[in-house]
Amino acid sequence: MTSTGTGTRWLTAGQQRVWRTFLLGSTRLLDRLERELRERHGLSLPEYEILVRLSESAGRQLRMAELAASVSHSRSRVTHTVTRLEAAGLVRRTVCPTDRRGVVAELTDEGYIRLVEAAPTHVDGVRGHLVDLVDADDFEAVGRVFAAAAQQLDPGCAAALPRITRE
Amino acid sequence: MTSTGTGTRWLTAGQQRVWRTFLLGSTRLLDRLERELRERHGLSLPEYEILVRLSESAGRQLRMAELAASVSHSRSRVTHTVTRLEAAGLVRRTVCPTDRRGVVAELTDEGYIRLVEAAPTHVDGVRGHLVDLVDADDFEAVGRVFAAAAQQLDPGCAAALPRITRE
DNA sequence: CGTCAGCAGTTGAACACTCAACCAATCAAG
DNA sequence: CTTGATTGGTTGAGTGTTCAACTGCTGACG
Repeated sequence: MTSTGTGTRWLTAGQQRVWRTFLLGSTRLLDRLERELRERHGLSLPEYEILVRLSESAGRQLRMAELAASVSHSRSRVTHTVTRLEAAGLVRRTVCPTDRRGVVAELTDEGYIRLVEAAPTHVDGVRGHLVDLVDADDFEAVGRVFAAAAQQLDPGCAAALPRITRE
Repeated sequence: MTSTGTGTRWLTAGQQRVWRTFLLGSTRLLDRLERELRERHGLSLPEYEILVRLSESAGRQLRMAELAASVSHSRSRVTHTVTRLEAAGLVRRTVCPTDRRGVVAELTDEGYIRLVEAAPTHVDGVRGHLVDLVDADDFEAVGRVFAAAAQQLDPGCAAALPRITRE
C-alpha cells in the first residue's frame, strides 16, 4: 500500500518499517516467552500473568472483573483461564462476601509455588530476549509509546495502567 | 515477584513498569486493530498481513514458506490461514512450476480489491491509536528495540526483517 | 417493597492456533 | 538407478479465544 488519490494519510516509509518491525519482533518475542514457560513449567503466558496479578494482591485474591481489567482480557477469557487454573489446583474460586454476584479468585499455595518456580524463567526471557539487548533510553521510550496507546484505547478506564511518570 | 536470595536478576521497578505497559498496550492495540478490520472488512489481522505480503510481491504471489517467514508464523498456521482466504476467494493456490513440492499462493483480483478497501482502516488505526499519539523519536526507538529482539530471536534466519538502517 | 435496568460472571458453540504425525518431491551419496 | 535424509506443505486432534446468549444479584426509582 502506497499513496493513492484517496484521503488516507499513509505511513511514511520509516513509520511503516518501524510498525512492521514491531509486529515481527513482538510476535517472535511473545511466542518465545510463551514457549519457554510452557515447556519448562506447563503455563501459558496469559495463565502466568493471572498468577502474577493474584500474587501481588492483598490476600492473594482478586475479583474476576478486576483480574480481567488488570490484564486487559475479556471477562469470558478470564473465566476460561481461571477455570483451567482451578482445575490444575493453582487457583481457587470463592463467592464474594460483599456482593453475591461476585466471584473472587484466590491463589492457592501450590499456585504460589508454581509461580515462584516459573518467574525466573520468564524474567530471564524478558531480559535475554529484550531488555538486555537494547539501549536503556530506547527501552524507556517503549514505555512511553505503549502507555500512550494503552491510555488512548483504555477499555473502560485507565485504572490498570502502571503509571509512567518521569519522577 | 521481587528480589529473593536466588541468582535471578530481576527487573528493576522501572523496567517492570515498561514491560507491563508494553504488554498491556500491545494487547489493547492489536485487539483494537483486529476488531476494526474484522467489523468493517471481515478480515483478521493475520489474514490482512498475508494479503499485504502477497500484494507486494512480484506477480502478487509467494511460496508458502516465504509467506510464513515474512510474517513469522508457523507453516501450519499459514496453511490454515491461506485455506480460509482461499475459501473466501481472496487467494488462489497453484503448484510451483520449479519445485513440485512447492505451493505458491497468489492474490486474486477480488483479494486485491478487499485489501485496498481494508488498508485505510488499518492505517488509520495504526496512526490514530499509536503513531500520531507519540513522539517521533520515541517511535523510532520502538523500531530499534524490536529490531534487536526480532534479530536475536530469528527463527531460522533474519531474512524477513525489514532493514532498519539510518540512511 | 416491587419492578426493572444494568452489572458480575458463566456457558457453549464457532472459530483460530499449535503440535506432532504424515505424504510427496528433491537432493546427495554410493 | 536406488537408497535415505531433508525439505515443502498439509492434516487432524487438542487446546485456547471469541462472541452472543443467558442466569442471578443489585440498586435505583416509583
